[in-house]
Amino acid sequence: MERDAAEHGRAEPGGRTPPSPGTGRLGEDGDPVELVLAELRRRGGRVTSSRRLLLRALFERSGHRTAPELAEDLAKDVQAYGLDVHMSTIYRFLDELEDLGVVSHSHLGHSPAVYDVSPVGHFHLVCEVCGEVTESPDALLAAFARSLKARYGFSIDPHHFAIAGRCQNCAGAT
Amino acid sequence: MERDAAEHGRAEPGGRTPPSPGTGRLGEDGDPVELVLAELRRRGGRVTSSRRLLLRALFERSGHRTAPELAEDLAKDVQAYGLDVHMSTIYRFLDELEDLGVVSHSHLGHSPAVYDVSPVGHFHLVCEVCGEVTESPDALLAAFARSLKARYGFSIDPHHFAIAGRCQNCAGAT
DNA sequence: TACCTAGATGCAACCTGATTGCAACAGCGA
DNA sequence: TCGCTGTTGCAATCAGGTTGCATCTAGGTA
Repeated sequence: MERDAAEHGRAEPGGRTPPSPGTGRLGEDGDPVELVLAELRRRGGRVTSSRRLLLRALFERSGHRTAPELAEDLAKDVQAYGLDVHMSTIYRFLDELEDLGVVSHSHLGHSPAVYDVSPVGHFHLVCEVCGEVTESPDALLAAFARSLKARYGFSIDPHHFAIAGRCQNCAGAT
Repeated sequence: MERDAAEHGRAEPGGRTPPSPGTGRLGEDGDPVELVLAELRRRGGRVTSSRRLLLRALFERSGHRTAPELAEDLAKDVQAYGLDVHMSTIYRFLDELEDLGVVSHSHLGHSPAVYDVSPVGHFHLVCEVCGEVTESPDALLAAFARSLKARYGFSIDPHHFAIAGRCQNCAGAT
């Protein structure tokens, strides 16, 4: 692979301090982005501006996004700072963040996996028709989970896979 | 696309009556394969030996199989009769069978969609660790379904997507 | 039985999501 | 400032699945 190193320069050549996202000026004590970065660093990882931007995008915009959507989303932010974050980088970083427990992915139907800041305490209902995603508290699931546990010893993990069906609108329309 | 028509000859050149599967000799009154074929014919479809073999494989071997697995499975049967069924043919036929309501596919976790003769009255529990699939009667789900319906107007379809979690062994091993 | 036509098929190309190997680059501790 | 090593971009690759098209054939009709 003879890639020309010449056009390799994507990340900040000299001074790596983009307008705002890199400086941590959001860095109030509890800024989750900085906390995660600190944890990463503690584990011997590096803090790069791509990573900071990725994290910020994850924390600041809520919602479930597929990796490609995330990539597109980020591309906007990121290009505003003259960066470009490659798909493989995103997958690799998301992977790492999952290890850290910061984000998790779930499968909402036929579409590719979606990533979100770790959703605890709720699971997803996804409409097979319109794709609408509803979040529902785990409590609603408790009895069902218990009966599966009792009968089969099966412990359900409602977060990783969504419950499919039809939302009110689409069920009505049928 | 200039494909040479010369090497096109895959299907039974002259006599297309393979040793046994094509003849419908299993054709007791209620043979589901023949019933489905009849329904296909009634709808203006054609009955080919590939289709007969595909159907027979679906009905005779139970279990959930992905399309590639199904293809591989069939390849054995089918090649025994000097046929060769192409992947795209399988997908197209399975699609048609789903329209007919004869088979349905479901998503058991990360693996590709699996196809099976329409499973009514039960849904699937799939272990994220070992991949084991457990079938559970719909009745177990009724209360949970009702509460989702009441709260969100959401009608769950437990057949299309499996419930993920950990089976007894794997949950214990953790 | 021959003919005709619409439906089925094989094939190759293509798409999308995801992963991997590798060399260049850059964060960060010394 | 330097060097080690983790991170990145890129291209190649893979797998599941779909599509367009020319060709073939089931099965109805004359």
